[in-house]
Amino acid sequence: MPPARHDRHSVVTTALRLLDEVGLPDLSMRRLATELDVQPSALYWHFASKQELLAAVADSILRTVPEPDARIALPEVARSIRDALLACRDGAEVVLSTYALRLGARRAQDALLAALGGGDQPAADALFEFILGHTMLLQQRMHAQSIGAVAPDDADPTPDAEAVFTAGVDGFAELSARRRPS
Amino acid sequence: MPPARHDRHSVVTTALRLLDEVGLPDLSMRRLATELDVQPSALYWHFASKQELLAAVADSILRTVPEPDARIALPEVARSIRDALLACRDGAEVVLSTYALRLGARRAQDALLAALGGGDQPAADALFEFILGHTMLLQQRMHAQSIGAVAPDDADPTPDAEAVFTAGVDGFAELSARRRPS
DNA sequence: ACCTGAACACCGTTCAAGT
DNA sequence: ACCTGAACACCGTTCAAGT
Repeated sequence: MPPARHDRHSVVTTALRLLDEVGLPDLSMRRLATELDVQPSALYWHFASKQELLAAVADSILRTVPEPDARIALPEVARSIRDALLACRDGAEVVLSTYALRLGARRAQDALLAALGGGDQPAADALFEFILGHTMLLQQRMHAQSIGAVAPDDADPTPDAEAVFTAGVDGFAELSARRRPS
Repeated sequence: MPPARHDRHSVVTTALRLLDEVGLPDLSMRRLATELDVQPSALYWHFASKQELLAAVADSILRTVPEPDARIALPEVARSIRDALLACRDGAEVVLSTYALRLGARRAQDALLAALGGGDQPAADALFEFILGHTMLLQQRMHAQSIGAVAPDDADPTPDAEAVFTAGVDGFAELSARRRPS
């Protein structure tokens, strides 16, 4: 039997599925290679490093956020980014840790900028940073709870998270309204 | 010569210094043990896992944020948290990734809550999440730039970061003012 | 063009045993 | 109370060689 044949796209697709199954700490190049019926070294034909592979995975995670469109309301755009991150285990951490080589993150930021009216780049960036921080912390708590290693005074984090997210998005909507009075 | 003797405090102090020198990806239990003139297994007398050690380091990173005090203005508290994170290489990532076992993070959140007037827990949490996301992204870009692996259309990230941080803090100050009209 | 096979220099963690 | 020594089951990455 000849060895399996892959391209960047098939590797990323499998990596994304494996990430969702096992989480970021267990997503190793060796385990991914096994999943692809290939030797670990074969992955380095498609990607120069694990970091580069994870950046492509991050891009894929954000693929569902809409194109920049000023007609979409700010909270809706913010929610679509959060939901894209939540759709994959450790999604926020992957995007945060590969942000320096931004691919899909750029489009997410542009979508926020458009929803803010187009002029306030610092506000768009700050809102994106809030969404990432919020979602990473939420996924962190979700995982801690799933393995039972949770601080004793904490209840289920998911319900309160909605109030916190709304508070954050409202803060930026307020800011935007004051800076650009209609 | 008898083996070196340590306690939790001395281990954390050395870990914090080593983190600042080499960064989170190179902060291994083995390297830390070498720095302490001890075998790697000795660290497991003081900490049950690397995760638990990093949580103690995170606590130490946030040790400089002031006690909760309603007389301190919100931007000042926000800035003291950001500066505490920036004072150590990869500080934001360490705090974010060990947040589930929150130690020092709790006090930072309480300081924000007090500065907001005491009543708006969701707003305090959201602001803390913004500060963490913002600072992790900033440190990410700082590191990418230091090794020259930066997106070609990006200039030095540090100056703009101040505008983005101010935009974020202003957003929450606005929110707080509207919710609790004086 | 894409993969194998073997190697290099590492990891976190456990556990019996030492002092 | 705190550490050693040895082991277990892993890592990411490189590179000559295969097809």
